Amino acid sequence: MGKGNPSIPSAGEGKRGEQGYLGYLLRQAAGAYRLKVERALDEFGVTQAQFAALTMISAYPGLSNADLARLAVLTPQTASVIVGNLERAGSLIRRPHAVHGRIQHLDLSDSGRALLKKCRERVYKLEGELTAGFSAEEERAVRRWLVAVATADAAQP
Amino acid sequence: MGKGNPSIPSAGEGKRGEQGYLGYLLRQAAGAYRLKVERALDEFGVTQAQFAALTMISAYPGLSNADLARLAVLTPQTASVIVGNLERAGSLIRRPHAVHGRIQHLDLSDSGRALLKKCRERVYKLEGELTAGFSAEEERAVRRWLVAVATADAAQP
DNA sequence: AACAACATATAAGAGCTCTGATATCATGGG
DNA sequence: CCCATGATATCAGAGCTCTTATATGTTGTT
Repeated sequence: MGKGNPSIPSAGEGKRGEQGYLGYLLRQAAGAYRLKVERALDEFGVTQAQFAALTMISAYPGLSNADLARLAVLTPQTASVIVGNLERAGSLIRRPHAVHGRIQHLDLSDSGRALLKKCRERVYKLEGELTAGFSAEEERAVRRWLVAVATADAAQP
Repeated sequence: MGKGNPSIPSAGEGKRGEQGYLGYLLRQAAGAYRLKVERALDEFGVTQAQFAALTMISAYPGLSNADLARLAVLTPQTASVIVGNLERAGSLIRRPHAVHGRIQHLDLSDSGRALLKKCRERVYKLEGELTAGFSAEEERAVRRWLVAVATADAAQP
């Protein structure tokens, strides 16, 4: 069963193309774009998840780990791992809550802000390529669909 | 910065909604759907990646680990991990290639076929919910977009 | 026959993500 | 006042995914 076997389609062909399962296409697209982002950010050693976290902390300075998890649709444990790696890299700072003894505020460090700025330039280029060849109306449909999938209640019967 | 802070939007609101970055929305949607699938398959202990692998092996019996990686847009190493876990669970069988001394054919075991059948019923339900509230034309646009993102050359300048 | 080029498999190491469990802290009802 | 409830943080374990590196097998060229 080598690469020349005509019964195995390539990505975008046959069942793996526009006639395939939406869930499968979604999985493939997200994986491909994630890889593309991480290749673009490889020079800085920043992952897609880290870029998302940096963006969130930049937009909402002083949030907690639990806040970040809610924003990024992650579990607090996952967020904690990402925050730990970013802290180890010196990109963010943990500050204890003034009153609450458990909460820790998160803020970008100066180097974290500079890093985010550099990453943004590259990711924005990719973001722009994401809509090439699609009308405004089609893009609207895509956006509405993605939001609908992301907000569908997972605990539904 | 508790949950009541009005400056932090929920998923689907503000910048996290239809006006947000497409890459971010894609990441969110794929994560949410992956979780939904794995919750539906939790009873069987099957992950989304394993379901995809089982489906591929069922559709193209006798493929190799490298074939599977190409089909699923994964590295051979990643595919090898998934295959290893499925083999350990007894869902698939490795057969040595008749001629080529290195290649191993993959096939579902009887229990693997039965498992896939049960998983399919549940996942197909979710797949059906994925298009609720969207016209055929909109769905076409979404499919075309997902395929375009998945097949965009990652090595592009 | 020997070597180069390519394909396949696999191991190691890192990061992401989940579930489950544990500990700490805050708040409200008895 | 004390405790139940809920929020926060964190540890441990598992699976997925990548990169890098290594070993083995096949094929075509010289």
